[in-house]
Amino acid sequence: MLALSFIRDHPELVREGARRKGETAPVDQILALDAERRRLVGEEERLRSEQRARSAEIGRSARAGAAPPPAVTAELTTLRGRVGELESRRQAADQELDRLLLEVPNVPHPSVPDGVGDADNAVVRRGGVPRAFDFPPRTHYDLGEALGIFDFERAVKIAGSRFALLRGAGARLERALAAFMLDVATRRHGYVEVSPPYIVHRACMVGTANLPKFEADAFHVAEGDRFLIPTAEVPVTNLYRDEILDGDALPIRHVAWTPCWRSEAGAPGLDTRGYIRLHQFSKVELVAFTRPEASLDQLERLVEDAEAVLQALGLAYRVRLMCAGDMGFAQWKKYDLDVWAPGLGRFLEVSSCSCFGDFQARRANIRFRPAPGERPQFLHTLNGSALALPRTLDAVLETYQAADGSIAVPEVLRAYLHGEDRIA
RNA sequence: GGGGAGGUGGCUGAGUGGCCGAAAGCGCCCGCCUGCUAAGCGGGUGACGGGUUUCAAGCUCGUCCGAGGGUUCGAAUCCCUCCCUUCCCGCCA
Repeated sequence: MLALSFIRDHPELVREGARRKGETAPVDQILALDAERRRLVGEEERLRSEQRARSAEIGRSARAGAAPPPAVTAELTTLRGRVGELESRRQAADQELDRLLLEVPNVPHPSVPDGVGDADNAVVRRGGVPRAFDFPPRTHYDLGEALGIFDFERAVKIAGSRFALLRGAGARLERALAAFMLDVATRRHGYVEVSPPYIVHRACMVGTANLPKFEADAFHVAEGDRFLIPTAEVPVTNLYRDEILDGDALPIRHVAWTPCWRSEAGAPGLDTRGYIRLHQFSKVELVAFTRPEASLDQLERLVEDAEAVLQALGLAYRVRLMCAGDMGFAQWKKYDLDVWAPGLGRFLEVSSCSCFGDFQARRANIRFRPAPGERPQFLHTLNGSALALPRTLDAVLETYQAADGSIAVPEVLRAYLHGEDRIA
């Protein structure tokens, strides 16, 4: 969320930021409620101060052996009632203010271009060269079903639509991809691997801003009011919730390979064919915690770290800077990485790398102490996929297919497959 | 699942109704001392919010001792509910 003081001091920036994202922010309501709250706080505290002082007076005379005069205690009882009444009004205002603050979207960074949708996103660079085929390339689902490495029908029998099942070499290939991605992140780029819980408290979902606005996108576990994670971003960002970290410890960079669950409530009819958009998929996720002044540089680095995987796999891709209108609620600045899928003949989004500024840190209360003795302040959070497994697998299948429908295993994955170099 | 113990500041930990935002120690900061480092000596050091202030500092008021409620003129302290940690027993991959 944004700081109340920021909204108070720059209401126009907040309105403008929301407008650029195509959203609305209840700025006027917040300002009015804030004024009301401060009035109540002042009055409450004045009475409370009086109450404390006079009670202390009784305490002092009690130590001297005097009984409290009934008239005074009666008066203080009345005072307690008035304080209580003001307190509950103030609490109601606090609660409503918190609720409204959670609904204010992050303001896009000035370097984020204007725009309303996909067409306005700017391609900042391309990597790799799309492979030239001397035969019509097939889709991953055609290839995969023929090879017996996808079993969509049985997955639907087990769990319903938008679930998939990998078999044999398909399951092994995905595991090899994940292991390779984890090694790139940990050994080459220095991320610390974590294996977090896949079910989290509501507070974690609020911390990363998946709630309260987007509850319909999540799978809710009734037991204990918890949620299946939609991305490792949620448990990993919340690792340091309610903590004050040592400034010397920053940046902290983690990587996690986890399953992700999404209801895909807003996408009926989209990508229903193939191994593209599922209720459950796995993803290798990078998460970083930085000092405020370092976060935008860290974002560039995060993107490069994700690109490194695509480069090593020999896949063609592009990097796009998302326009304001295509950004999420919580993001300050965001890049997408899209891999070229020659069978489908289109790009597939395999990574989304975002910097949140202190938006998540404020919600999750993650702070750091810049130097010993200094006041704690909110740090900046970032995350990005490196990469989503299903679509990366799709791109590998489609890119490395042979005319006979077999798949060449990319060089870098062979060590993870005990030398297997072809899926046939 | 059954029974016991416990949750206090960055950390350890004292505190059973007012003199407690909280002893002591550690850590950290400033100064002194020392050829440097360490040791030693002295002082300081929680978070959040309101007011004051051009900003900051400062001053001032309030809240916070796991969370929420209650009793009381007054609660870290007494009562209730919940959450969590830990130990023993049971069950279990």
